[in-house]
Amino acid sequence: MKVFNTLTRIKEELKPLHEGEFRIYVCGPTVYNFIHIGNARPVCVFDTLRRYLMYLGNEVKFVSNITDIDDKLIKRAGEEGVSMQEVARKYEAEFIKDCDGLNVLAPTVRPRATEHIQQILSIVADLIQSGHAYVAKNGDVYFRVKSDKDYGKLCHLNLEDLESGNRELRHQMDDDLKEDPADFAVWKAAKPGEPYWDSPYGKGRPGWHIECSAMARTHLGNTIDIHAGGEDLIFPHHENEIAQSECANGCTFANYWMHNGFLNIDNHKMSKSANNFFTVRELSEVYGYEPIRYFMLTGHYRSPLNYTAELLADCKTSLQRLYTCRDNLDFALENAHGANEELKKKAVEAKEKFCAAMDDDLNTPAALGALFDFVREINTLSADSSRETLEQVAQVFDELTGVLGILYNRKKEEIPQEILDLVEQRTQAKKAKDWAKADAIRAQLTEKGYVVEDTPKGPKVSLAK
RNA sequence: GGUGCCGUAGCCAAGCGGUAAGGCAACGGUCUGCAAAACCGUUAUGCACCAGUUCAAAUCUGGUCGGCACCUCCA
Repeated sequence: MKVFNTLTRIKEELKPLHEGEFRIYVCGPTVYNFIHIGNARPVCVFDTLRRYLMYLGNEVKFVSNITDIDDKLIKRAGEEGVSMQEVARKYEAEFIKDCDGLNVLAPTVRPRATEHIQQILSIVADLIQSGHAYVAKNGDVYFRVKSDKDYGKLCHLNLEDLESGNRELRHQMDDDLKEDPADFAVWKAAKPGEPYWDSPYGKGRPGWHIECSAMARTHLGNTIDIHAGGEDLIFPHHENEIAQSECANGCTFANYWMHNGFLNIDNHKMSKSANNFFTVRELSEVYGYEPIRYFMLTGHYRSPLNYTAELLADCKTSLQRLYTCRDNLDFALENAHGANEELKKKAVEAKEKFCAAMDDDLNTPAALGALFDFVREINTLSADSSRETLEQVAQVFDELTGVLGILYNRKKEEIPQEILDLVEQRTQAKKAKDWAKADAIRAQLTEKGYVVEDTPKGPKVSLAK
């Protein structure tokens, strides 16, 4: 599998540090509110990456953090009149609920920043000792950016460019806490009323970037395979993580950096600060969760994706085609007595095309194309295929949709006898050419939430979608 | 100002040197008592525009126009 590495800006063959095992760290949300669908993009995309790597036979250690200490959390706690921790726990639970709805596999570890203070302080101490960080007069601790000759290697900007583009910030630097305007806090001295932890530098709390460095190191070791997140994290978040981690650990922090493009609304970045966002929760209540996940897969993960309600509705229809195909497969299986084995070949082709797409930097739109080609073959050939063929085809179909994490809402409930009786009555009415009665029974079934469809092999009953 | 990305049918979106996948929508047809689902067919001689390279370009080069992002909290 090849993957575009932000660090080198080329697609590279993805090779783990340890054969057959991937260690992945994906930056999780700051839990101060419900997540919006922009936040859901990396969650869905990198869950799909995880699923594919597992499908390929790898073990995947997947760590995704919860940022539960941050300025926005403190602000929100003030607004809601509760503690920061209460806010954080509340929205963490809501976030997990959304993840479950989106069929996102639970991370191997879901660490919280506030539960890694000691590890954070340990890195801070290392950095100070090696001269990469210094304590300011107010108790802040800053990373000395000029001490890291590699600084800027991820965002591909040099310090001068970063600073020259940043005139406003320079003017704001009216205090003399920092040696250099580009230096960033790894530890912040507590202001009155803020949550704090004791440290050798006084009461304070961790800077944002250091949390991820500490949690990645704690749960995945000094060098990880893949570090991922939204492209807006490239600078400063990930650049700073690299600086801290590599200066503290003396080795490469992450071999591959993957970043997803933005989810836009009216072609502009969706963000809480711009107040132009939809929460996953509110959309799930209208369309369900699954079309949201599917929507994330309709575009390449590195391209911008523009959200509209129409698109989400279209996604729901597309999913319907997939569900219908899968149901038809089951129906064909129940009535299998054909001998055609051509579909076996089609299943192999579908799998190959699907994997070729996924191997090429997680090209999910192309993978979906392969899936839908397969759907057409199934719909055309399943009726007279052999049982063995259909079983293999169903397995491949489930594997591929499973990799994408879709089609997880199949209802396999038994059809109640009462319904089956009605269907039988309709069949009799049809035999007697009593169309009025047959249609009345069909209407009755619809009312009860079931759909009858007539096929050459008899009536097919299913739950209405 | 610096650094990147993008512009493919009504909508979404692959393709990234060899003659335009797929989904949604629309229209016609087959099947059906009628439906539904499905299947078949139609819908871009053309991929923002202009030059150039090449036997061959949506794909490479240069330019023009338009859009977006990062350099500040952000997935």
